[in-house]
Amino acid sequence: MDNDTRHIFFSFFNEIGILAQLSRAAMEARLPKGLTLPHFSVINHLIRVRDGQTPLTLAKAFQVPKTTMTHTLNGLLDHGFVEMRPNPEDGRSKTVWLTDPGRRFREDAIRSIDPEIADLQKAIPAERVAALLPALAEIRVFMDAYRD
Amino acid sequence: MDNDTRHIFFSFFNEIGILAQLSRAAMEARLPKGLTLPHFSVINHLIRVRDGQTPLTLAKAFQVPKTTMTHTLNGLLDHGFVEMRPNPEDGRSKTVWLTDPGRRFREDAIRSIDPEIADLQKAIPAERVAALLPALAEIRVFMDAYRD
DNA sequence: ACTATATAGTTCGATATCGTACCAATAAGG
DNA sequence: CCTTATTGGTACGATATCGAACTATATAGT
Repeated sequence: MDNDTRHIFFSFFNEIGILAQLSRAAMEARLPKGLTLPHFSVINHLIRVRDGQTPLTLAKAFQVPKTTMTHTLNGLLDHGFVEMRPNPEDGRSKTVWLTDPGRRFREDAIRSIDPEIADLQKAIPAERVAALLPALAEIRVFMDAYRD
Repeated sequence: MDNDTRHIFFSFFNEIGILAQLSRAAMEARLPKGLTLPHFSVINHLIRVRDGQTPLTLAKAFQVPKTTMTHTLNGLLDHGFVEMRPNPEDGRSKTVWLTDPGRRFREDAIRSIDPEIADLQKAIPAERVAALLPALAEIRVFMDAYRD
């Protein structure tokens, strides 16, 4: 393979990795101690998509092993941000539901991160970020499918 | 803040996070057991930029805490992929140098990941990925500077 | 129905990551 | 010089992540 071509892809994934670290650090600096980006992301996902999903569905949505999702959900349970109910359609499974404190946690987190997003938006307009999304999603879909 | 605007940025960072996980998993599946993406990335960086850099310089380049870089470098030392020499310009500091096994490790890793990159390139041409780099770098630079 | 296989979730152990505290060497200010 | 503050690196403890093995339930094939 061409050195330049390889370097483009390596640079891309390097930027991705650094951005992931930076965004995670930025988010967690604004969250109450003991809560991490995955905690927020799961709550946010339950709001945006809908609650009542199974742990495995959530693990797939975030591309993490199911053991990791178990751990994240346990943290949310400890804080009372979600509750588990049996899955009426499958006795092995559970469903995850938001609680009122969980919704408040999301609202507080969003309120405290909003100013930073506003600052970022001044430097990089939302339209420019939106323009990146299709390509990123395309790469993500390809890589996800490629794993098998 | 506008819900749609916020959602654009959240979606962006969500894609970033998932891509980081997928790329890391893909890379580590091809590396010898016990070696991680940061191990490879540091070696690759020492080749691309140049060796003889200090641990702190490397930590800043990858945006990780210096304790994390210490840990990563210890792993590379254990494998004999790098060696440390005192920094002649600063008695507190060290410099990191590649060894021949370290260079071989990089070559082997690249050889084994190249086919996957080639497949990815069929789906997403290198030019399209290259087109994303400036915006990603811009966002990364902004977020890096913003931390203070 | 019965056995074999697959799937959802947890437990457990290994390790990567990171913050705090610490040590040693440098730099800065008198 | 001498004190104080800063900086490069490490040690240590806490926790996030993840693979392997396990349990319980569901599905498939006969």
